[in-house]
Amino acid sequence: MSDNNIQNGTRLGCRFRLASVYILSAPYHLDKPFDYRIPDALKLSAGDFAAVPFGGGNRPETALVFQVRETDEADISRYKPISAVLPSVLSLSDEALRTVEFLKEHTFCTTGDAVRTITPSSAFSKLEEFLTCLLPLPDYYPELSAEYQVYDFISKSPVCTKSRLYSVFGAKKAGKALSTLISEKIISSSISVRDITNIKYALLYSTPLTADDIIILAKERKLRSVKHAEILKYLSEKGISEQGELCEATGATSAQLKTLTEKGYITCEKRERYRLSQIGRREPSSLTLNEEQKKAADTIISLTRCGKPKAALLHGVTGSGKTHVIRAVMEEVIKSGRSVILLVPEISLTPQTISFFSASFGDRTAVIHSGLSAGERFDAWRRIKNGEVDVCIGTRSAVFAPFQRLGLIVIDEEQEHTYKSDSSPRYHAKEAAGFRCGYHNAVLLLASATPSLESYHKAMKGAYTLTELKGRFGSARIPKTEIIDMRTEAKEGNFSLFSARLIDELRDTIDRGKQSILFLNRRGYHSFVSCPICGKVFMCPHCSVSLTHHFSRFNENGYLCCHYCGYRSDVPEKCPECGSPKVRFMGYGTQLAEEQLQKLLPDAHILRMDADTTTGKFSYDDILGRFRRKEADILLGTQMVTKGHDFPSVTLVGVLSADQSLYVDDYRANERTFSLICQTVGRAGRGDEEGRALIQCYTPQHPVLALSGTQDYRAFYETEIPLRKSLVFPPFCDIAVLSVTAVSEEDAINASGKLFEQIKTLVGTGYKDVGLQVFGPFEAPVYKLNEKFRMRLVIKSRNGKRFRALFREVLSQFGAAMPKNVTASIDINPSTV
DNA sequence: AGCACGCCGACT
DNA sequence: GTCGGCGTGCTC
Repeated sequence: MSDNNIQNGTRLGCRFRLASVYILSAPYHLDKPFDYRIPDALKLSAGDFAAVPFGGGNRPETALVFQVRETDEADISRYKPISAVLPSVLSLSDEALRTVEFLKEHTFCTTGDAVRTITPSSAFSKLEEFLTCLLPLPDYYPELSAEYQVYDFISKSPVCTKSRLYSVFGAKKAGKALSTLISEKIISSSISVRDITNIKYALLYSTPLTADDIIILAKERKLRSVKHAEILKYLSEKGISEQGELCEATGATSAQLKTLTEKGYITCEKRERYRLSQIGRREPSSLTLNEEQKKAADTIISLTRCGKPKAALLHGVTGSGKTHVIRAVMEEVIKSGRSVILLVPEISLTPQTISFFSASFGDRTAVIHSGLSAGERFDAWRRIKNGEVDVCIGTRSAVFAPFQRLGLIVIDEEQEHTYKSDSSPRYHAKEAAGFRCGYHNAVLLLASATPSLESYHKAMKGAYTLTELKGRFGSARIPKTEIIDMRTEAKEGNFSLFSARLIDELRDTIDRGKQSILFLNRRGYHSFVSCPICGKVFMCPHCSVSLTHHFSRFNENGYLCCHYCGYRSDVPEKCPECGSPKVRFMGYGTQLAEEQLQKLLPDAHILRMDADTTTGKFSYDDILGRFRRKEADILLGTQMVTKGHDFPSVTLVGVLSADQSLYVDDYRANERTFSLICQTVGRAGRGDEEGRALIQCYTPQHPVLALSGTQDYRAFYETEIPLRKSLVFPPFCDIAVLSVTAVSEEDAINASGKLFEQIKTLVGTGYKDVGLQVFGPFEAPVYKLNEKFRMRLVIKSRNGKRFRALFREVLSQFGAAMPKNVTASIDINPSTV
């Protein structure tokens, strides 16, 4: 009877434990806490994952437990019980739980999204529901009824999962019969967790026998086969041997090993094994820092010792040896017993950086990148969590490496946009790193030759400690730079992508047995429009970014559009500046360049490197390797050719069309161009011979081109920052892009209009204190994608607590009010527009 | 998002 | 009469 009392909730004063959980698969508006009763037998605490029955159908769901508490509420039946606890390897630490909160707060993502980002999420495979018969089937179910068939099937299967049953009988038929049988307590269902960890074990064999023992055994004819004797002999000499090695060395089969184990002649030990990707061998580190480097390293090291969260910006010109400073700081932090995360923009683009660091820190290094299999990723994560690693090198998501004692997070080439995620959760690794450093009282070290304006601005204001390396390492010097006006070439009848001057220099470089790198920034599908004669580029009158050409159903020339304020105009018939009757759509790629170049220099060996030629797993290394071995004279490619390579025999670099990245639909165009050209120019003259750089463009008067040629970052910063300030762009505001996606064009337009009204209403009522500017709604740069229409609003504001509260409100109102096929998402300071 | 409950047309 | 269509509404 007491059972019934509990079920009816009438027994008073009964204390029981409750768990507040988030369902990992819940959509945004369902992403709130749900309370479950914890069965007495279960051990459960905050940070664990659990299987719970959810919804009317009680379908099993994985949930994150974020709070456990006791209660003596009367009505216990209000709560469903937790079904099972997932393996504790996955459990989140206190810090990880806070990181989940941080991501939710800053990126408007769900708990599930955040959890999947900071854990090796492949380990969360599906839960299974097992069915068992409790009672015999009552005879009021006729023989051919669905209930009879379902019962029959379950009773005859040794184990029966719900999905198996559904696949045999169909979900509808089986579902209905099953729920009847379950409600009558004839069948019971239990949720169970499959072994999701997939931990691999190494089998280590050894033998207590000595060589003499084996001879005696053989004489006593206790050993049936020669093989057995061989295995024992091998083991007694070797001591311990892993199964794979043992089999290979002796030709043993697992059956033979089993027999020997059963007889007690050998013993087998099971040890956790990690799936490792290649790790460099530790090399004796013999490096001496020069004066400037030592000073920089000392400054940063002193920050790591102060016991408070700190941030530093290491600004060093290309070739100044930033990596050596970074390594010196890392070594100090590791010596003090704390761990280091080193973020790089893209593993494949920085093979030299990776091998430099993994060689320095040996097998206590983990490398995390997108090429890892799910198992390798999981193992790397566990090695870090188990404290078997001091250094984790990786791309964006490695910022969440589960170190217990973190001392330093380094972000190399911190201005790179790959640190910003462009799918949910849309976090920036820099912000996540800042959060973690705050938790651990660790140091955030940003390194770059061309820091982002935001970071340098913070350094100028004193929020970051600024350390600078002004000289090139060793004997190398900054290359001599020349800007070439392609309009002059056009006037002289040269319409190719290559100026006569560049071709001459290339030929000369080949003749001297040296190499060249050519960089062409072909970016995306957006193209801008310019006048071929005077070089005028059509800009947005309000935002000072170039207008993007869009195709249109209604106008064969299409139209021009600004991605920040929505300004639109027709494509002009003739140039408003010089009256030239032609305008041209800019944008050509590396393929065309390669063809033209081969015609101009028929004898040159050209290697092309871009997204198309580096599809294979090793093709990137392959191309670089061939270039390094001097199998080619010229390396021609996109941004890939500009990243951190060190080719001593490269003496010439050419930027084919510097304008192409200068006039893009992005307020960061100047910054990106400056950075790209600096990096490209920095590839030349890394050996003994002085380097040369040629920058081709149509608008040589643009100040950014001259500044990047001399690598004068400070001067660039001083000219760019007033521009940002006057037009109100970051770092003087934050830009939020709200996107609405719908299958029907009408829905998208209506919904974006409603969204605009919603924001206006909220700002007029409860959020009067949030200052913001809303642009739109207008069509997204790619209006139709995957059969869905996309509208957007652009908001300029300050990304503060109240701002985020406002948009959380907007999103949940929207989610409740809108039809299901319309979705809204928000991206703060997106990396691309 | 799923999934159940619920109220109207074309089939055994 | 019933199977099943997908419209609303809830999920501890």
